[in-house]
Amino acid sequence: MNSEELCQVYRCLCDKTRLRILNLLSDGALCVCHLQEILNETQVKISKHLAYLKAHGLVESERRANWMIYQISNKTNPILEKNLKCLQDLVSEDPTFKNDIKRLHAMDTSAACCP
Amino acid sequence: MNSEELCQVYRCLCDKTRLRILNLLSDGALCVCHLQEILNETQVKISKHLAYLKAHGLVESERRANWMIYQISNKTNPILEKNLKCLQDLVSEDPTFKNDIKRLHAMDTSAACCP
DNA sequence: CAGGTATATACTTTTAAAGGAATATGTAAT
DNA sequence: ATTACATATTCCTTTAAAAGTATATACCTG
Repeated sequence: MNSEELCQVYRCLCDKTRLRILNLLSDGALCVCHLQEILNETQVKISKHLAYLKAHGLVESERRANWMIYQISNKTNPILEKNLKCLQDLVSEDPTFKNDIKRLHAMDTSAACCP
Repeated sequence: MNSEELCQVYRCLCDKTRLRILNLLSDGALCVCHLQEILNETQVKISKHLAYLKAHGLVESERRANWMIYQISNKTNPILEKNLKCLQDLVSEDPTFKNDIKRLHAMDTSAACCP
């Protein structure tokens, strides 16, 4: 990884909505509608942030019928990995991250879109 | 640290000039003129990026006669610390960072501004 | 094919920040 | 007090990206 790519990873990380998304995806793959529900944000907003993350290689997506399932990219990226670990350390400190995970675990996973 | 502060740290890290500055300061305190010389950038540019880093608590400054000496903040910041370590891992991979450090070590440290 | 659902894209407005030019501030030396 | 030097700040222009509204696309079902 070079300095330009490194900056780009940080640009991906410097938005709260994207951090929340990455925090949730660290727990496992999710569809757009579930992210939307947990974060309580509009579909457009979630979709655009996912597109941004995907465009820069941090997440991958796969269609399942009507739904798009997003997950953290499989390509190894040391910077991303280390920062996702940092995020997980912060979950207990920050109410937003903490609550997101709580809502994720409380979520009904019997829907067709659930991986 | 909460999610807002975390985003702000990443915002500080997502500019190449600032990463180069932080990389150099990881090696020890430096004055503006030396950063300017090593990075081969204008005084205003360096000065403004340092102001940005200082405004967000990543670096501290101290005046020594005509010179301002900057260093990585003493306040412990786990996210910053971990990312500075990542940066150091990348130094050998990225030509810009590598060359900056090379120029730093080749620099004449007998000047009055040298800490 | 028509209609519904999930998601993406295009267009627009607003905001943060980058970079340059000019100028201001603070310190030292004479 | 004046000058020189190092650094900071202000003003301006440009660019990236965030967010909203509207619309388009993709897939499924009947």
